[in-house]
Amino acid sequence: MAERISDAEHAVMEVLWSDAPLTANAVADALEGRQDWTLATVKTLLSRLLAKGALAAEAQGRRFLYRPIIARSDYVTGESRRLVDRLFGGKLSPLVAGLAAQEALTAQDIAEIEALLKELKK
Amino acid sequence: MAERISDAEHAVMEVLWSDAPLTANAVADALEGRQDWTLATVKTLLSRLLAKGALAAEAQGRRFLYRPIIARSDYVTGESRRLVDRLFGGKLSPLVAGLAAQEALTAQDIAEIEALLKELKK
DNA sequence: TAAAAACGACTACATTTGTAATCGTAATTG
DNA sequence: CAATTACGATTACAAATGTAGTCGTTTTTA
Repeated sequence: MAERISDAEHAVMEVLWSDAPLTANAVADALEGRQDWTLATVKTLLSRLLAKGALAAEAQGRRFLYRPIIARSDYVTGESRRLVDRLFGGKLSPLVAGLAAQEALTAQDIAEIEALLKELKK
Repeated sequence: MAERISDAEHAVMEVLWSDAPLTANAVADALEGRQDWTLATVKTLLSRLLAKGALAAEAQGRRFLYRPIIARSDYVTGESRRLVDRLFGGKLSPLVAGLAAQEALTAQDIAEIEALLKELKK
């Protein structure tokens, strides 16, 4: 398993992570605005996610209710690891340094991360 | 511009970021072991990167010397931003938290990041 | 100098991805 | 009940990607 989830598929997963189970129509509605996809497109993505084992579908009459099988935290952790491994030799500090250099860190971010690290140390 | 660089292409970029300019052959040699690609494959990737404007090639007699046009730091920053935006709503702390929860942070990582943050606070 | 090796350019081809349309059928509605 | 609508399944198709092979030349090398 561990089939890769594409960007478009990921948008669908986000909808279902925030609310599930949902019908294909409900997913399409939830995407309205963000992604300008036809219902057909959303259905294709749902099928592919189903085939990849990222979703489960339970029949409700003639239609399906889709729900995530993989947890968002697992996905997110996997993607994070992937990036950190690929670009920073597995070390997180250069990532923080890089984003910091780019001024992507607000004072609050810094405070939050510091608090987090303090927690971790004990 | 800002054409996306694929995974395979990225491996080629890494070689050139660590040593450039190089001929196609030298790049293939440098990849030996890590990626099991034929010379032909490496050449295809070099051409695509050239077409994407990620590399420049300067003729040296009948062959070319390839060198990166985009800086690794820019690439890395872009990819980091992309991930953080896509998965964490642009906030870095949840990424740190996620990797921490996964025990991907050593005591040294923590110390390093703390030092970094202290620096940032100026 | 003739054969072989080395190059870049071009071509190839299967898979994945983005983005849908169509088909067969079941449910709704007029 | 007949026409329309709503569904999932199947099919479509271009672009990107992974992975190479071939062609036309130019260098080497024997």
